[in-house]
Amino acid sequence: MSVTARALALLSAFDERHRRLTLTELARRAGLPLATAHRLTGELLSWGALERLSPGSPYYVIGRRIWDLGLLAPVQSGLRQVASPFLHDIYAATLATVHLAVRDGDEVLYVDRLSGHQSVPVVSEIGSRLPLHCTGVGKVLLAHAPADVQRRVLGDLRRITPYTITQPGRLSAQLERTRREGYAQTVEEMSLGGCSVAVPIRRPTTGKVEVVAALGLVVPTLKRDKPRLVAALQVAAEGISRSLP
Amino acid sequence: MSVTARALALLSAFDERHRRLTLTELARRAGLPLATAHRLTGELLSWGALERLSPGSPYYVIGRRIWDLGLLAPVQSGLRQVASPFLHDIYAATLATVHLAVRDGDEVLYVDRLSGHQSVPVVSEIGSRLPLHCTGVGKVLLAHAPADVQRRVLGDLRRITPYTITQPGRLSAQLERTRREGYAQTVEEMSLGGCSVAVPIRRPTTGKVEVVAALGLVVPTLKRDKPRLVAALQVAAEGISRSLP
DNA sequence: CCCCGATTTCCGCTGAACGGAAGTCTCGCC
DNA sequence: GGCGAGACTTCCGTTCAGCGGAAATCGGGG
Repeated sequence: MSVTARALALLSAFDERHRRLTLTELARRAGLPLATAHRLTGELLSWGALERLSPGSPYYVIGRRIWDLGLLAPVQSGLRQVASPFLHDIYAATLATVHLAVRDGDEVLYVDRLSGHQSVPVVSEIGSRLPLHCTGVGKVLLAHAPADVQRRVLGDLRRITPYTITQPGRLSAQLERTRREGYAQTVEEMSLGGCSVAVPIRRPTTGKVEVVAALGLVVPTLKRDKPRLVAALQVAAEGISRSLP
Repeated sequence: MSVTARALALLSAFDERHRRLTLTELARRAGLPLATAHRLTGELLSWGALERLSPGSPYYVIGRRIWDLGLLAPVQSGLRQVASPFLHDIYAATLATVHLAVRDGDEVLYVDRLSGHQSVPVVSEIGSRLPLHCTGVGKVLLAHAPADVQRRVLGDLRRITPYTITQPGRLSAQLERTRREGYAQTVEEMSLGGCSVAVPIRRPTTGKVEVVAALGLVVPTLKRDKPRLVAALQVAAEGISRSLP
């Protein structure tokens, strides 16, 4: 194992459930001897990749320097920045939870999320990953994913709620419909009491148009005004597409 | 220079003006021999700290893994997440550009920013740093900063616009007023055509109350409804304070 | 005061990282 | 299509930076 790999192993020890770690935990989770972890931690600390939770605290946390760097990642700097004003406009118009997501392998990666106090509580956080088959944005991304991704995902439809679609044939038909009609929807397939609609964001590259992201929103029920919501999303998606770098 | 430091030097080569770099640029900016840079980028690549802009492209960019990690930083995961719904509520009520910022050394670090299409264009981006003496949130943070920070900043008041305050005495008086009245304002001191108000976000820690962040908004003019804007900010700041972890 | 677990420092051995140099790829230009 | 310049990748012998066991230090609870 190379030095860099060790340093990266230390950083990997942090996750959503472990945002603060002591030296000992850090060493154990990274699989490194204490003395080694201590030395490496020192270097990361002096560079700002790690910080102490507060001065003198025994807890290490991810540092601002890493946060800074992360903001330069293309997933964030291009798409998210362009989309941001559109998301806010949608939010102001609907007060629903608004999601911006991309596909990362066989999962949905949430790139941005807006929600105020009136919104339905949802599980997604910025940076979290969820299955492709049971969320609005997931279905949109899946419908436009390469064949091998679709094959893998259709072959492993985990049930999340009683309404999650677990029959490949049924989901497959929905994906077809999503492509035809230009939007996807879910009804309590990810969490009870939450319904969603979502539309694709396309980027006209040379030669072909590809779907680079999905834009969706979560509401308590779709009964009332699905057409209005879909229309709002499509206007925004269109605007985002035109502003993409 | 240690190995870790070299790897980190490579990552530091990226900044807002250089979001994509070729191997050669990367090596030059990090001050490393080409062969060394090549080996290290290989490791960073395989771990996901770096990615190629698109498969086969000669450009390196910051990877998703770093973005993921950055989201675990306390600046983001604690403060920002709690504040987010409040910011959206303010935005929905005012349609102004809303800022959430902390002090990072002798600068303001913008942690979150909302702006829609109706908002005044502003220079700040999420993750960007600006001087403490000429922005609304900056003045709030400066007013509650340790004496040595105040001394350094008051000793180096760079002029940004014709309205920037560059006399230490005048700024000092404003800081005093900010502490007394509970809010700060600027009038075209950072950019022409932009005025701002801002309030502190306090955290009641054991023993003393400390100012951990500032909440502000930017509007074309303060004439009309400053009291209303300040009130809206104060309600939100109060709410955020109470929800802080 | 003493104990125990966590953290920090020390230091001699060693193998992983270093980087010059040589080989390969990829353009653009003639 | 051949040639040259620049960018990228691979190789490999040397060496020194990192390794980690062990010992010292810290700190809080009994």
